[in-house]
Amino acid sequence: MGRKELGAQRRCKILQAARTVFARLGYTGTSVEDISAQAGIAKGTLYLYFPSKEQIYLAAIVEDARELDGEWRAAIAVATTWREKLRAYVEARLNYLDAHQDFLRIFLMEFRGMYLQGNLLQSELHRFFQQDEAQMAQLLAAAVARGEIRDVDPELAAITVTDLMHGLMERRLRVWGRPAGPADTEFALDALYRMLARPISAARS
Amino acid sequence: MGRKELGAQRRCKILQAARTVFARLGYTGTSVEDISAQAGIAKGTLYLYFPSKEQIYLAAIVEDARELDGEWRAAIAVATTWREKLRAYVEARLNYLDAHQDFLRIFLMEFRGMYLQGNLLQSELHRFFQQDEAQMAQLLAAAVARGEIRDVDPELAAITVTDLMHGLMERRLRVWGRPAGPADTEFALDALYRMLARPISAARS
Amino acid sequence: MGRKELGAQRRCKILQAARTVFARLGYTGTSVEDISAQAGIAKGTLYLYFPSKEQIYLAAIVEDARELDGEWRAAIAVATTWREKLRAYVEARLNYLDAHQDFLRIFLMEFRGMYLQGNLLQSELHRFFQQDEAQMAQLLAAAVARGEIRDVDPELAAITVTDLMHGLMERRLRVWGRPAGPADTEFALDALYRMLARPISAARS
Amino acid sequence: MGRKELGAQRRCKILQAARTVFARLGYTGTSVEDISAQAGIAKGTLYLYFPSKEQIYLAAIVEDARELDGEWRAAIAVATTWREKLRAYVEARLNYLDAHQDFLRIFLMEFRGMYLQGNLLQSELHRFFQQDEAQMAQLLAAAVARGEIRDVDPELAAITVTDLMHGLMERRLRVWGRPAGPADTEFALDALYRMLARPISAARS
DNA sequence: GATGAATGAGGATTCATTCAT
DNA sequence: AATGAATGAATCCTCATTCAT
Repeated sequence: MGRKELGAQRRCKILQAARTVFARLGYTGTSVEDISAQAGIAKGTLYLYFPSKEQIYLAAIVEDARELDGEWRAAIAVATTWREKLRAYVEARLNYLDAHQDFLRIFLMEFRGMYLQGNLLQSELHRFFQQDEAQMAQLLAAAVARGEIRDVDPELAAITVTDLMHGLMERRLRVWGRPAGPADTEFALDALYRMLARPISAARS
Repeated sequence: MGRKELGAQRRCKILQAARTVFARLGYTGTSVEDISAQAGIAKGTLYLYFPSKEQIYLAAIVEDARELDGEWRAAIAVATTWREKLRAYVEARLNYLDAHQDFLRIFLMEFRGMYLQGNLLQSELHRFFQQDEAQMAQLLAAAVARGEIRDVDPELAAITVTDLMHGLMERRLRVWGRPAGPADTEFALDALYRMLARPISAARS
Repeated sequence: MGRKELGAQRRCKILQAARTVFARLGYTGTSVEDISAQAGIAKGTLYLYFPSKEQIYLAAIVEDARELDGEWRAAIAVATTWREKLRAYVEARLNYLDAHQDFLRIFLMEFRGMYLQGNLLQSELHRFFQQDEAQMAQLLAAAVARGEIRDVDPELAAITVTDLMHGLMERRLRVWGRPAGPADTEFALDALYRMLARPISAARS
Repeated sequence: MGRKELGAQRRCKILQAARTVFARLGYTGTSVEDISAQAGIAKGTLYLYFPSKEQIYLAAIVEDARELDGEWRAAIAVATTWREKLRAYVEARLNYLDAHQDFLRIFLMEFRGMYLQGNLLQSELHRFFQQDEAQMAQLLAAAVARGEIRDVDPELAAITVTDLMHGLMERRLRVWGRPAGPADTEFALDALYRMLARPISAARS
């Protein structure tokens, strides 16, 4: 194993540790020492791999986000009908959530907030979000074009899908209140189906 | 004007200043000095009205949340049909948002996140959230009972309404990306109508 | 009752309150507000009677010290033999201690310390201490002159008396450890008697 | 020189600096920055070695107290008669005082005061004090047993020794007033001898 | 490369004192 | 005279970052 791979491995270990503690303590509540302790390396070593705490945070988010991105595209690809595709999308995300609670906890907990502010997360993640919604919009546009769903604005519809998805994930992660169960998922999917389905009258006309 | 009123006024000024800077800089990014400067009073004076930075934050959120709570109940009361009620709800919130950007920015930016974590925001705001969703659920349950909308689980439906509402607000506040316009609102309302409407076939029978 | 007397009364109330809280919390541990609360007057009013917290402290000590001074002189005057005078001195102090625990607690707790430092307590209390020891020295010098006690340096002997007295008081006030009881007093007096008594051989000669 | 030794050295330097400034300014009068400046290190560095200002203070006292403890035991061991032992005790303390003025200034200035209050100085130093007096009591008990001194209560006698010792040290350190000289020491020792000596009449009988 | 001791700017909070009412 | 709200300097402590080993 070469130098580079060792470095990459170390880098990965850091990010994983970062996700764990950021998820538990939040960005501000986490100290660089927490991360290094969790990763089992010295504090100074972190700075050989990342220039700052903020960049660790960013990387921890972005690299997992990229992976999530790939996952659901693959899941959707095998689905055939639009309903199946939607279900695949939702289920892929929820599966991902179960496997990457830390990442999504950070994402939902803090990151969207920073998104509102405008300080960090300059370009990369923003582009990722846009692509994400764009993909969904494209999928819906195709369904519209094929007459499978009613004639909605694909962008707005994609946003609606995203909103419900976020709510679903949020409730599954939150500490207080009733957590989201399977019924929630089915309800959300059903809501989306009804929202997108061609009206029966239209079908008849 | 009595002493008490002066104190209340001062207290209010502090909270308003707090909302402004918390909205701009976030909880951790805001120093107590920032708040006092924005309020135009001395740092120590803050501590005559609030015991800690955290309590200022909490009060800034909770007191506005209570007001918001009242507003939409009033707005809904005058509406007659369920569609009007839903529209009233959404519009009340968006109007409130326009008038209280700071509050909602804080709320969406950080507060939901903390909600996920479980540290602060002990009981009060949690109760408020529950009541909020419970009210919407009740409204929907009534509509179901009257046969105005299809036979949905009122709780789950209320959650869906909330999710779309949050998305709407979030997009209107965010710095990057296309902000939500009137079309977004109409789309969300339409989506809710379709989701809740009694199926035509049922109407026919 | 004239203005002046009212003022004097108020002043006295403040000092009494000051002694109470200073004794309990120490100089630094006591806030001006504690004193005003204990005295039942407003914080600002204190500053009409004393220019600073330090001056309150000083006055609280000095005025009680002056009283103590008078007490033991009176007690000694009635005693006839040197042994009785010594006993009268010790007992006067211990009685005073029982009645003015607060004052002596402050005195033993902190004041001697400051004495070592040299910051506050500029002239007045120092003069008082000197007079105190000087009186005792004079008493002993007279006894020496009358041949009642052996030929000691009155100043040094007075110091010894003072040292034992302080130890006695300290142990009676302290929180931990065995508190001083009557046996301690008797032991100290006996020690002083032996220390000062004319040697038997000298008596014989 | 290993890491550990370097750390110990640094720790020692901090404590020495702490003693210097605490002795000059008292506990409350000393800021953490004062200590760090005196030690020639950064403020934050202190907190690598001690968790709080209070703990620095405690350590500065306790570690010197332990050393003092050892010194006088050694000094007493070589003395043979009880008079020599007493003299050794007193002289060891005074020698220590000359070499560790700072420590004893703190000790006499503030620490006894806190002892009266009961806040800090939890167990360790208290135990040290008790042992100290217990040792002296044991020494005196042995002398009583051997018939070298009169039949005194060893505990009370030990207390008397301690009281005179404290007075001696206090006067040597104090800023105002005549400082204690050699005559004071001799006087105190003589007083103790007389107090403890077997009465001549008793010897004769 | 790896380490972790050292740094010092920054932050929340307290409190003696002032002053308008 | 009396009040107590307002002030802001001062304090303890944290922690992201650097750098000598």
